[in-house]
Amino acid sequence: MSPSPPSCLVSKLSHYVDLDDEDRERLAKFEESEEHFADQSEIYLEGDLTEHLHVVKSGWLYGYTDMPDGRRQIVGLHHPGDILGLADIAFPHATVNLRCCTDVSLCPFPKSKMDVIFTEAPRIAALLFTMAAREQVLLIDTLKAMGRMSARERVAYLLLDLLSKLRITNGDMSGMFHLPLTQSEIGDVLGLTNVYVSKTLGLLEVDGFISRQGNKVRILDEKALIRLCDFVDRYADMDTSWFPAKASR
Amino acid sequence: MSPSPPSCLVSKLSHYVDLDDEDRERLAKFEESEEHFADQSEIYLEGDLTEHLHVVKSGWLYGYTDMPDGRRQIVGLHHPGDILGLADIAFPHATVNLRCCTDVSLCPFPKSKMDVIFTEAPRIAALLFTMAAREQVLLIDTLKAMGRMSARERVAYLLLDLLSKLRITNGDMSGMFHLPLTQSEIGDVLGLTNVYVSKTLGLLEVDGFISRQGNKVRILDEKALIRLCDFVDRYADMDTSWFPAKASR
DNA sequence: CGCGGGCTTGACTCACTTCAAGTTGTGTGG
DNA sequence: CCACACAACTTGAAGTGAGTCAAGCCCGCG
Repeated sequence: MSPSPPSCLVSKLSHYVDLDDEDRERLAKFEESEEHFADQSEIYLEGDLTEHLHVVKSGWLYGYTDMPDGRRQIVGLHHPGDILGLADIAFPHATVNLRCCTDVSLCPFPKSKMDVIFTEAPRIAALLFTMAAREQVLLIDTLKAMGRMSARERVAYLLLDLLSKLRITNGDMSGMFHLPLTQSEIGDVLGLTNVYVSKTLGLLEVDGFISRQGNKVRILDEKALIRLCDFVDRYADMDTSWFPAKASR
Repeated sequence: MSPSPPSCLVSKLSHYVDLDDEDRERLAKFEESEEHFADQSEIYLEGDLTEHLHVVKSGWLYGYTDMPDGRRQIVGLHHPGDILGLADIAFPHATVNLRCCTDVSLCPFPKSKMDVIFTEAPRIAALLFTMAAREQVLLIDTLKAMGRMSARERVAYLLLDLLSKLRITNGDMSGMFHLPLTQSEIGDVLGLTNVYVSKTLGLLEVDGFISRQGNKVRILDEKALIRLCDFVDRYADMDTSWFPAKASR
C-alpha cells in the first residue's frame, strides 16, 4: 500500500520541516484511497458540502467561479502535492467550483479528521497553517497583478509563477513546461480575453522572452521576465522557526 | 489592566466558538501592551522582520505594495478585531507594507508564542486557522471583482464588503458608515484611478444606490447593490464543526 | 473527409486612463 | 476674521489598452 516513492504529501511537507516517523505515518494515512478523474470533470461545485480535503497526486486542476452572465474567473491553479480545500475549511459549503484540466488523481481525507491533527500533531497543524498562509500571499501577488499590471506583465507573472511552482516537485526543470490550459482559461486566470492572451503570447514570443510549440512553453529569458513584472518567488524561503518542537509529547 | 469590555480578540473570537476560561485568559494575555499610531504612519514595511502579530483595537489600516514605477495596490483593509500578519506567518519578512488611515491602536504579540497555542490550545489554533481561511476566501472574492467586474460593480462590491465587515463588531449599523479612505486609496484597492472612482461614486449616487456627505457613505438600496455585483456575505456562517472538543486535556 | 475546438489576425469599439483646469473644504498663520 | 495653502474632489476632453466581432487557419479525431 505504501509505494516506494513516499506519499506525495509527505514528500512535499518534508521539503520544509523534519517530520518524525509518527507524523509521517499519520500523513501517509491521508493518502489511502486514491481517486481518479477524467480531464474536464468537475470535482465539486460551488455550494456543495465539503466533507473532504484532497491531496493532488497527479494532474492539474483549477478553482473557478462563474458570474450570472457567464463571465468566469479562475482563482487558483493546483498541481501535484497541493492540498485542496484549505480555504474552504472555514465554510460548510464549497465557495468555488473545481475542475480538472488534465486527467487527475486525488487522495481525499475527511475534514473531520483535522481535529486529530490539531490535538495530536501540532507540528503538522502549524505546517498546514503555514502552507495556507503562503497560499494567501500568493493570492495577494495575484491581486497585485490583476489590479495594477498590463496584459503583458500579467502573462509574464503567470508563466513565472507556474515555473517556480513546478520547480518544487520537479527541480530539474530547464525552463520548459507543458501548459495544459487553453488561452480562454489563461484569460480567465488573468482577467483577459482569449483573443488578447493570444496576441500577448505572440508578442512575448516575437520579443524573444519565450518560445512555444503546441502547448509547451519555454522560458528563454527568465531574468527579463522577472524584471518585467517585478516577480518574487514565494516558494523559496518559508519561516518554520516558530513551530512547536519536534516530538514534544 | 483588564477593562470591563473583554479584550477585542476574545469578543471577536467568541462570536464563533465557545471558549473556556483558560483559553480566554490565554487570549487576553495577547492584548497586554497596547501601542498607538498616528494617522498615516507606517507600522512596518515590506521586507521588515516580522516578529509580531497584531490585534487591531481601534482604527483602520491597510496593507499595500508598491511597484518600482509608482503604481500601488492595496491588498487588504483592516478594522478593529482583525488579526494582522496571519498571512506573513509563512515568511520571516513582511510581504506588504502596512499603513494607518486613521489613528490606530494595536496590541502586538510575538509570533514565537504561536507554538504554545498550537501545542496547548488546539481549539484556538483551529480558530485562527479558520479565520485565515476565511480571509483567503475574501481575497478570492476580491480577485473575482478585479478580474471580471466593471468599475461600477467593483465599487459596489467594496461598499458591501465594508458594510458586512463593520456589522460584525457593530451590529446596529443602519447602512451608514464613515469611510476614511481617499478616492485615490479606493482606486488602489480596486485597481482604478482616483478620477474614475470619483465618477463612479457620483453615478452610483445619481442612480440612487448611495448617498454621501463628507466621507460618510449611506447605502440606500443594499439589495440592488448586492444584485449588481453578485455579492456574498462571508461573515455570516463559519464552519466550526470539525474543531477539536473543548477542554480535551 | 469533414467536423469542431482552439488559435490567429485584423478592424472597429469602448471603458477606463491621462491630462488639465476648476472647485471645495479645511487647517493655519497673520 | 480673513487670506492663503494645500490636499481632496469634480468635471471635461482627448488618448489608449484591451474588448468585441468576425473571418480564416490549423489540427486532431470520428
